[in-house]
Amino acid sequence: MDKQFTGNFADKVREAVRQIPRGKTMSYKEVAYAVGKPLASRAVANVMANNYDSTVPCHRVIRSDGKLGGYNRGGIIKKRELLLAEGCKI
DNA sequence: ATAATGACGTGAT
DNA sequence: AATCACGCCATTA
Repeated sequence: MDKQFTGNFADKVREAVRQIPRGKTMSYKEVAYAVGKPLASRAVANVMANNYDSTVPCHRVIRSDGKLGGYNRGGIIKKRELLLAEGCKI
């Protein structure tokens, strides 16, 4: 395994994202707030970008502006499809 | 310790 | 509405 994000922060982020119920979405800012760092939206995004864990529905994390942001598992297109398939309004 | 990076956010233009 | 500039944060080199 490649080195994952070393740090407590990343773990918390992954854990929080893992709790996002199906059909729901959370903005990076919301996740950051959930882990206790409402201003760390940037860092959250970094964690997502380096996170390849299938148990973490990183596709449910989108921007606050309503944009999708990015996806490292097939591109934003795949991400949009997944969200739509879950019934998320984007 | 300093600089650079990036799936961000908000306010200004 | 779209774009630009600045701020914020954790991690890496």
